[in-house]
Amino acid sequence: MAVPYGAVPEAAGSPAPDPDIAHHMNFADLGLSDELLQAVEAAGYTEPTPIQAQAIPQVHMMKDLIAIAQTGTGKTASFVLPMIDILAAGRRRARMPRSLILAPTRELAMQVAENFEKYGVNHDLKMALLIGGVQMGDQVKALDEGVDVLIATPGRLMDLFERGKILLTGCELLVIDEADRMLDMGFIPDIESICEKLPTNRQTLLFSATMPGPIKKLADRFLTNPKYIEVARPATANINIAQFKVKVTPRKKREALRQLLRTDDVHTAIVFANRKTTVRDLNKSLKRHGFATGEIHGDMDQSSRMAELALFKSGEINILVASDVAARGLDVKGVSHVFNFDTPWHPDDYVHRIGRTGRAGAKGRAFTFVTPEDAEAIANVEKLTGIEIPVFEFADGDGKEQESDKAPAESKPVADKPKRSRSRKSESKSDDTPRAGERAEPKAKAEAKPRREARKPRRTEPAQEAAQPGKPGEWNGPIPDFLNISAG
DNA sequence: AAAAAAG
Repeated sequence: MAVPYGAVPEAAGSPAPDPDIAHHMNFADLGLSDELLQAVEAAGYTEPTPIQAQAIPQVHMMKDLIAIAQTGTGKTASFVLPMIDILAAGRRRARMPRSLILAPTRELAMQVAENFEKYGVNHDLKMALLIGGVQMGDQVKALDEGVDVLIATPGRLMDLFERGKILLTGCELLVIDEADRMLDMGFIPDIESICEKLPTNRQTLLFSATMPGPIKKLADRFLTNPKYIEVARPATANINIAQFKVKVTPRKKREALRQLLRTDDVHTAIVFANRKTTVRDLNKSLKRHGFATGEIHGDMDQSSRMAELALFKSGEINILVASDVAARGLDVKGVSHVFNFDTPWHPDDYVHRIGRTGRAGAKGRAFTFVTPEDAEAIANVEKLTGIEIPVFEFADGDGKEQESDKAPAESKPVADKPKRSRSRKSESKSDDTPRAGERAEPKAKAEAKPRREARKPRRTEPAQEAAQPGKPGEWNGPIPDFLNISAG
């Protein structure tokens, strides 16, 4: 039986909501208005996820709520939907927003805003998206005209407040999204100060993937008699994600990545690196090698971040090289692969990163490059997830990458390749410089879009069978033959 | 060890 999206195979120790209840429920059973139901249907949804089934009625009843849920569980709709109905029953006033949603990153705030637009099409509601990195003018204008909902990152909200552009005294509904991430990012003092500016007579919803002490304290202080619901477990419990470790030396990482990108039927991939500089360099490198890539990290200006994300979502590029700004919550449909170019330092980040794939019931693969220095970090990941990740070894040594790099044949005549005459110096950092034939290709568009051709890499079938990891994830696809089974 | 968020 298929596990319902967002449900938990074994919800150890939690008050285990009967999955059948959520499973057979319909959005119409949740007390949403007809206009809202139409919008939900138009968006293509029929059945609420477990978090939606549990949270929506509570929010409707104006209860405070603590929800333990990962992104990708339908969490956003679980507060956006009932909020729309609540807000529909009132009138907006200039500079006095009626509700506020706080999110830790600009991208997450934008995603919430997109949800509001999608589900609010049949309502006359105004929103303002208050995030940094963009001009204040439009935001101030929207505030002056009056908004029903404010969607904000803490920094810009505080900034505008201090400039006297916002009154929060009319804000009777507050949502704190990704509270644990807010904690990680040092936003708790800001959150506290914002909470104090809101009327005490209000409804507060707090969403968090985990409940560390400071978040508990925050909830005790600012929520009143909250309902507590808990649904999803970490993304590792997602049986749709097949996980692999790839043992590789630092200087072979890029080559290993390129080979995987070419041969593992990669449709859409996010490649995570630990440092912004690595993200930049890796993106440039992949572009030079003809891949359709983009990058996203916090040193980019906001318009570039948005542009890259738009390219990725539209499919113009199918590989996004990212820092951990994209690790959490980012919801892009159809990401087939996550590559951890660097093993993340914190095991939590691993869980969030790989959770970008295997979404909405789709199958996904997560490859994590592990160098000898990463031994401790990956051990922590396995300790946290309780899963021993199958390990493979990148068959390096010869560096003859072109052998597994044939498509498209005409654009890369092997015979035309000059002897590699570059100095060892240019080679020394990593085996990254493209062959002369590759470099000559302008943009190498043909190769850059392997998925357009639904490229099926040739695979040597029977020999692969032994390499099938039986777990986790019940994934039975063959693994690329340049990876060797490693003893560990 | 990094990254994120106000500028």
